[in-house]
Amino acid sequence: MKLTTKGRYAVTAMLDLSLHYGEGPITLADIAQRQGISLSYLEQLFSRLRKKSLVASVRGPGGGYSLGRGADEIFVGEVISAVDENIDTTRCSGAHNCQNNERCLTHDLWSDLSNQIYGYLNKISLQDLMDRQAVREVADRQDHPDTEQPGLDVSLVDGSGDMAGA
Amino acid sequence: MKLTTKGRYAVTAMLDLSLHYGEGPITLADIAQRQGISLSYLEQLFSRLRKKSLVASVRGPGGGYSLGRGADEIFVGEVISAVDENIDTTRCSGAHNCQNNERCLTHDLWSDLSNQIYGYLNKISLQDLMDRQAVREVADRQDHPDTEQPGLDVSLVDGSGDMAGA
DNA sequence: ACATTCCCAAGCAAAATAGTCAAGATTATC
DNA sequence: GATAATCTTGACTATTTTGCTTGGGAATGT
Repeated sequence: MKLTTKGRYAVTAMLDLSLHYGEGPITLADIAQRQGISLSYLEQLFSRLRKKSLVASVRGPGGGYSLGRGADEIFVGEVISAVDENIDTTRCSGAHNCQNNERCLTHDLWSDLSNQIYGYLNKISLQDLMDRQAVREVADRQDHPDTEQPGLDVSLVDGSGDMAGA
Repeated sequence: MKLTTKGRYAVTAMLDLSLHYGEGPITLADIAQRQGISLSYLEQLFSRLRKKSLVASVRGPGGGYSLGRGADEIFVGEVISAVDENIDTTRCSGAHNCQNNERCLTHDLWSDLSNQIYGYLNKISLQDLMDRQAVREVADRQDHPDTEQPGLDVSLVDGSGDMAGA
């Protein structure tokens, strides 16, 4: 299974896009600066996101990217799938030829796990993330990098850990 | 997050150990042959498993490894944690300095996800895996590599997909 | 003694990851 | 229509991780 920086960056960038919805197209340069991601690397990621229609692009000056659909219709699992080829944990990637062309001992375990993770991530939309207070506070900080905000040093971790809660 | 062959091998080997419980210590050479894993690689994995007391070892002829506790007391999550250093999905590994010493936009998302995966895998014991019919059938095949078993080509996938079900 | 097993550390090739670089296409604006 | 901003694409590179090998040891039953 793959859940690496690539997927993290993609979700982060998509969330940035959501948070600045309504300001017209957002340039990758803006996202790169706000989120601390290499511009060229973002380009590669957005190339894949575009192919899956998760973002729409406008070229030329004043151009940039915007969400391909509403933030409540784009789910984290989709974004990760778009950039990480597969979220599958099995070695055989779903086939059952893991060992000498036969099913390996733990094939089903990884298969089930993949389904669990995928199900979990596909319940969380970008809108859900935006609604989190912690996200809003970080976004505020990123939009106003000059002003110090010393009073916000509380624990921002939600800690609810509820599966269905997203 | 890391869920690679290393973790898969470890769980597979531990399951092999469980399945042959009662036959005295199991040598790594046996496991290597049955599961198609490099012996030297297994040695490395078992070194870590041993440090976490997940297995016990006996040296010398007739020696080998056995489970450190009952198969119903060893959980898949533990095994993976023992060999993959961390199952954490956050970049900062739990600290909140992901971006310029501050919390990144999606920190909590990955933190929550880690908890979900960990919670899921820590509910599944080696005994649970052994109770699965599909596992038994594969184990049978591995124990009797000579005899052909053509009648077992049914779909072995459990498909229940229930989170609490393990 | 000796073969069998666990134990350990170093090293290494291939793959994947994270990122760079260079060139081009499109389009708003002056 | 020149220019600059922006997306678009492909190739290339450095670094890290993975999966594995090598080569030694240490313990212990026979």
